[in-house]
Order: sequence, then C-alpha cells, then structure tokens
Amino acid sequence: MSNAKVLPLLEPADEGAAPCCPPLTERPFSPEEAETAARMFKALGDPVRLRLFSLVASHEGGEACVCDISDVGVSQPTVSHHLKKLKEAGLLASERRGTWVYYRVEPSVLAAMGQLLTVRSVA
Amino acid sequence: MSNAKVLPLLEPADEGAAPCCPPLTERPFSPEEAETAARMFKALGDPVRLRLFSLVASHEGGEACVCDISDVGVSQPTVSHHLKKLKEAGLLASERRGTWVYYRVEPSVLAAMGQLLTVRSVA
DNA sequence: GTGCTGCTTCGACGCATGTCAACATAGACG
DNA sequence: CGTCTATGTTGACATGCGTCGAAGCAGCAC
Repeated sequence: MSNAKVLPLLEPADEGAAPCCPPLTERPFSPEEAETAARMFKALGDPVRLRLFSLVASHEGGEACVCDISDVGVSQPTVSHHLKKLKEAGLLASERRGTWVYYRVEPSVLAAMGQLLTVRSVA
Repeated sequence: MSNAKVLPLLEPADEGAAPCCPPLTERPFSPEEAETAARMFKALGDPVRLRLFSLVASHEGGEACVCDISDVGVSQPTVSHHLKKLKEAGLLASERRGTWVYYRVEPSVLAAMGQLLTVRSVA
C-alpha cells in the first residue's frame, strides 16, 4: 500500500540545522569536525555503497526492501555488510516489517552533507 | 615531464556544471556513475584529506601554499601524498610559483558534489 | 659552482576494508 | 513442530590505504 508520506526528505524546521560541520569553504576543519564528516564521505566512497544508497534514496516512499536490491553485482552477505556500514555511518535506518527489512534514508543526512558543500555565496 | 592526463574525472573542455551524476535521490546510480562519484567521496573520506581540502578551500584567495599547511598532524610526505590524491580525484589543482607550490580548489567540484546531494525539492 | 630549503617520490610496514562461502537467526506457513 | 525464505553474522582471504623515513628533484641564495 502506498502511504501518504512520500517526501520524508523535506524537513522545514524540525531538524536542528545538522550540527555536524560548517561548510568546507568557511574555515579550516578542526580534527574532530574532519573525523565526523570524513565518516560520512567514506561511507559513500564505495561504488557499491553509493549504488545502494542511491537505490534506497530514489526508491518510492524513500525506503526500499533488501529484497529489491539484490542486483548490484555482489553477493547478498556483501550487500548486508554495506547496508550495515551505511547504517553505522548514520546515513540509513532499517526497520523490520514481518519477513522483510526496509531501509530508508536518514532525513537530515542529505541536508547536512549538502550544507558541507555549500559554496560561500554572497549574503 | 608533465603529462596532461591527470584529470580523469573532469573534462576541462567545458566545465559547465560538471556533468558527473544526477542527484542521489533522483534515480538509482548506474555502476559507472557510482564509480565516478564514489571516487570523489572517497577522496574526502579521510580526515587528513578533508582537513587539507577545507584548509585550501577556506584559504584566502581560494588557494594555499603547502608551506602553510604543515600542522595537520602527519609528516610532510604524507601531506604531499594526500594532496596528490586530492589532485588525482579532480578536487584540487596545483601550481608551482617559484619556490612554493600552491593548491587551489577546482571550481566546479563543489557545485558538482552539491548537486549530488540535492534534495528533490518541489518541482 | 656549492649549499640550503621546499616539496615530491620511493620502499616498506601495518592496519583497514571489500569480498565471499558457510553458518546462524528471524519470521511465516503448514 | 518442522521447514522454507529472507537477512544478518562469522571467519578467512586478498587487496587497498595511510603512514613514515630516506632519497630525489626543483628553485633560490650565496
């Protein structure tokens, strides 16, 4: 069934502006900021993980069952391994519904990473 | 001798908004798109490289001399190694001016990566 | 020229990571 | 209960990657 919440990516004012890091161009990153941000970039630094993330992010309703994503070229244990990595990095969230496990994109993630790459435009 | 084939990611012909990949949320990435985009993410997936990139990106004039960035906690050969990695990924460009070597951010990179993380806003 | 300084490259070490086959777990269905 | 399907976990392997010291190059100063 199709649920009505098909746009989980747009949180107008709920998320607290993603307290990760300032834009990369604003000031030199502190070691801690770099550690935090690098964890996210590293999680997306693998082609298989990037395809999995893109597959989940672009799937209908913002979530996808593992059964839907078995054709990325690696074995299923490897898929599970990568999904776990993405979850540990805070990029995905998983939920078991009966037989299947669904993964969805953590809403504030894209906004946070997008903010990282914001070009310092004139105010 | 300087060979010109050091930029496998960006075609310097046009540099019109970096035709790398669509937003991650738009459609599942193809293997090739994932390979290309993952290379950029992986380059920023190391804390030291992220600090170096941020240092260059936030430096005055958009460029920084290597002599300015010697306090990231690793030895200078390691700094040079990471800068080379960033250059190979198409994120930085280097230029020797006299005694010193200056690195600057490849302009279209931030825009390209920002586009990757664009949230599918209302049409 | 000789020396000095800044940066890169080389060689090597050790740790992290991607991958798979095999096994283990969770729920559904009889 | 038993069995089947769907995921996750474990162990092992090979490869990749970050790090350093030492050596090599490129300009500047003398």
